[in-house]
Amino acid sequence: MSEPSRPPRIHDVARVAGVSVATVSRTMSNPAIVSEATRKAVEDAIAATGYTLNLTARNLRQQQVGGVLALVPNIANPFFSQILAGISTVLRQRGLSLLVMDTTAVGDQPALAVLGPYLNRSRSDGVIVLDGSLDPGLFTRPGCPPVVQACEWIEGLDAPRVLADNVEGGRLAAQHLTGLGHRRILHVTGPAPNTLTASRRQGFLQGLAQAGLPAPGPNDSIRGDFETRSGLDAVPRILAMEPRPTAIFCDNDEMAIGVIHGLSMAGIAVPQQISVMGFDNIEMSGYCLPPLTTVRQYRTRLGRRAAELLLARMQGDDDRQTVMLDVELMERASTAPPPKDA
Amino acid sequence: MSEPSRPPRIHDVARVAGVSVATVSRTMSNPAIVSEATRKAVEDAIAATGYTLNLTARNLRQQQVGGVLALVPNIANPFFSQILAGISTVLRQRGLSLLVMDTTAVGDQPALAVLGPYLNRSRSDGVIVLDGSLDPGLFTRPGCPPVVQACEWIEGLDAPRVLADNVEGGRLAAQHLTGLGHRRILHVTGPAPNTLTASRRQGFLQGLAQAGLPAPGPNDSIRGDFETRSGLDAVPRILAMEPRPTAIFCDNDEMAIGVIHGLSMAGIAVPQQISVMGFDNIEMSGYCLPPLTTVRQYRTRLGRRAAELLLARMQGDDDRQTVMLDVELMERASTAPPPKDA
DNA sequence: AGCGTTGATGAAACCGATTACATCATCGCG
DNA sequence: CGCGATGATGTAATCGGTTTCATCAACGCT
Repeated sequence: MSEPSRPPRIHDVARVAGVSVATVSRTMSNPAIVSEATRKAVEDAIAATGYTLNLTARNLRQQQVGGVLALVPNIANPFFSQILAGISTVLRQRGLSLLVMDTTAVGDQPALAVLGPYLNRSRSDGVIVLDGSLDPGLFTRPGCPPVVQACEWIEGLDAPRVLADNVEGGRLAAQHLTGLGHRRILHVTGPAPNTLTASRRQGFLQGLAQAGLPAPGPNDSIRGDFETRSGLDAVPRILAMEPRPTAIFCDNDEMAIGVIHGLSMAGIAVPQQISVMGFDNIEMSGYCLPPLTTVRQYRTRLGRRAAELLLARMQGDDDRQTVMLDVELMERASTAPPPKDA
Repeated sequence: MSEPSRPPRIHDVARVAGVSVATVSRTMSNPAIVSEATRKAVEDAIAATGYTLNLTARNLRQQQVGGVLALVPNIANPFFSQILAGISTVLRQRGLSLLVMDTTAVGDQPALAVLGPYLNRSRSDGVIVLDGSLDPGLFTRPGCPPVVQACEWIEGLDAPRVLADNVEGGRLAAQHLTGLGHRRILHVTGPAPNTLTASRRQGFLQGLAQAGLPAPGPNDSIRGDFETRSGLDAVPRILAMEPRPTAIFCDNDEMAIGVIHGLSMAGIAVPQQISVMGFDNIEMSGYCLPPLTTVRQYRTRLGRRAAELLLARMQGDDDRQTVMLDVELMERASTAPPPKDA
């Protein structure tokens, strides 16, 4: 019994089963339309030959790819990888594969050159964009597959969006902290040209206004980059402030954890001397010390909704809606009323 | 100027440039072999028509896919997503795309049925397996692309492996804790049929033996599942032990953080009353309180090496080597000598 | 001048499936 | 019995590139 040098093709199955290739193809895609006897014969022949479909050939004929591309700023970041998990779940149910492209390392080359070839119907059947810093022009070129934006979004790109209600989240944070009695609240923000940063800021300012606090000046916020390190680095500047804030709202949990770490090293007790809260509710926020008060958003669900929306678009749905997902305040132990002498 | 309903094909470029399709194809793949004049004409025609290559067609003819599949137990886990980031870097340099398949949700269906169709030359040009719990038979079926194992590995699967030196890591942990004077050390392990768990355990026992400690009995370890929660859940059992251990070695950082959290809630001071250490050196381990002593492994590098090895295999290299990456002890503040009265 | 070599190009086969269309047998019905 | 409808199947076109092979001109060499 000699091992065949190449995998069997549909032609081989047809020969073994004594039918035409068309019949084999039909048996596989729609068993109902072939007779009982041929179906059996074909199935036996498939088993006997060990045949597996060549997807590339099918895709060429059917003008599709069978895969969806996710454009993510950084796969290594759990924030995004959790969204990917949600996307992955939905895609697999439909038999589609997930292609992941990390846009971080694109930086040193023009995005069009690197990303351009991927934004093509012969590369994927649809695209989920998780990176708000990309050029909208990339996605309006002819031949670009249907696009859905998730989490972050690109100004000026007319495509459906799925996002957490970041404005409401910022407002909840302000409401929580002012409700505890804080009046000097510092905002550690994300990077500047970022839609998440902007909406969380907007909601935060709204919340302060609702509590009757004056709009803070430019010195009442410090810019971070969503990394833990930038929270830590903000601490010396926080400690130098006069008067010192009694509460700190960070645009994500990582930075909040960095801030708490820095404050502890400096001997400041959280929340007794300074309250700190975050955003996102990453898993670690429940386990750090003190457990972090934060705004919860559902990232797996966000990924799922994005994938569902994309699937709809791929089937011709032309509705450019924005899906807004609820957020929720998670009250833990890193926030408390301000100290009496503040 | 009417918008063409379908994207231009190579035929259109050929017509505009006044050459044959073969010449256009040659110009794109190997500009050196066409004359200067035709090269110019073709390039102009490509620009004029806005042509982009249909990859599916090329792949069909060239019998390749242009993508590599990564099989990961859980994309959402930062441990794996960081390895993916390393893989992604290498792949992009070669113009290959990364396909990700999450094997967690496969659980409810037979792996062969779900995974089988993906382990096929028409789906990917190569596979990187990060899940040690899969059936080796999946990868020995005819038509399966070249395979490389990374991080975890499958017993009985004859494919190259890239892994951190987990045995040495376990040994370093034992050495560190015994060096501080601990003699009652509890091991919170990973799940049971897992190659990481086994090798860390092996190294840990080696280290204890080297320090002249008797081999611990079955009651000197608690089984976890690598999740933070399982570390937390271990705490009541730890506190019930008599005599109580003075140090705890956890098979990963997440569980160590869970343990520390639980101990703190119970009023036990780390490291003054009990020392705790982890494994992996996730980013958070440097920022939690107290900062975690752990064994560092380089996950991005691991991903890169795995991708490089796979690329070599895809080009016919038949060497089934095992690449072992160094680990390093990161001494931080969660470990200290045992209390005097212990 | 004659001839083999080289370089540039075109015609057509090919990759492996799907599917439009043709064919043929069977069946029901008037 | 004849005829259209129906069902099962085969033939061949098709998807959009790459690549083999053939062709032809230009060139160098004896």
